[in-house]
Amino acid sequence: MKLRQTQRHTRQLQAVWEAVAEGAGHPTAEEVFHRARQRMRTISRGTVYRNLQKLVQQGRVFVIRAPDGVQHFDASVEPHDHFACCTCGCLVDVPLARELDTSTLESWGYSVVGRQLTWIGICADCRAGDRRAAS
Amino acid sequence: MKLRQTQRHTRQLQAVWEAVAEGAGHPTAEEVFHRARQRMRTISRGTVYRNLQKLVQQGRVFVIRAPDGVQHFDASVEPHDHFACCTCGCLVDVPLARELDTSTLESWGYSVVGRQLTWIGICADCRAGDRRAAS
DNA sequence: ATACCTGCAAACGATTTGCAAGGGG
DNA sequence: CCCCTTGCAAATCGTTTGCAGGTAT
Repeated sequence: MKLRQTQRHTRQLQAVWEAVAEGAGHPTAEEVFHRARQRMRTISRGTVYRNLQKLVQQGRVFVIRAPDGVQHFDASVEPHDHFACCTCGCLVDVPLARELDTSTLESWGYSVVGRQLTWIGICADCRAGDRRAAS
Repeated sequence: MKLRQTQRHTRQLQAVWEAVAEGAGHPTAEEVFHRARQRMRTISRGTVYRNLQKLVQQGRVFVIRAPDGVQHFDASVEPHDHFACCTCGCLVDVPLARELDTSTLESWGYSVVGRQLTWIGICADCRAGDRRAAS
């Protein structure tokens, strides 16, 4: 019953890590796959998914669920919240809302490990450009 | 360009609504399907999904995404946050965290429609009963 | 009557997994 | 060398959708 086996450092893992970390934004697995392919054109989708999982387990990458249920990956280190635009679907970092109170939860016997706060609304670009929302 | 067509009140819609509203908890579509089947054994999965969508659009039901990406349906009226146990996967209502500040977002030109806050941790039951987490 | 709805089953998109070959440590 | 890791493709899983017949209004 070994608790964790040694992590091998493969070229694929490196490519996936770089793909997540590059640029801003929060790529989906599919986007990570395409970015990683630019670095290594033989890497497969399955390997990207497997390595993303590893990075998440190691805490090197965070996962956020967009409102549509798709995973987005986030290499930011600093804790922060997110804003999801319900018009264009973009997902952006926003500063962490003020520290939230967990004492009620703890008094119930719950142990809080983290939280996920996503604001929902319309982003500045959509408000500026799109007036054709409800047609 | 009609904005909304007349909503028909079918036996199926009624069954789905009752299935979501009954009991506590936040049923998944699959659970709603099973509950609805007890009321009407011919109702189909597709119809359940379609009617859940309608209830959500009407604002009679809310959707929450569990951390695993699966939709859960919530007939509560009062706004509240959620707690997802990463051990047993349960999803429970918790009181709304104190009002959060949206002024920064608004100063960026974002229009905030809502938010979704999910605490992640270990629920009281799991803490009490399970010591076999990391084995 | 006429749209909207339903049941069924096939289609879908995201993610996972089994397998045999490949490659880090 | 051993066994973790890969590429490939098929399998899952939740959810959506096309179609032909059914049913509220």
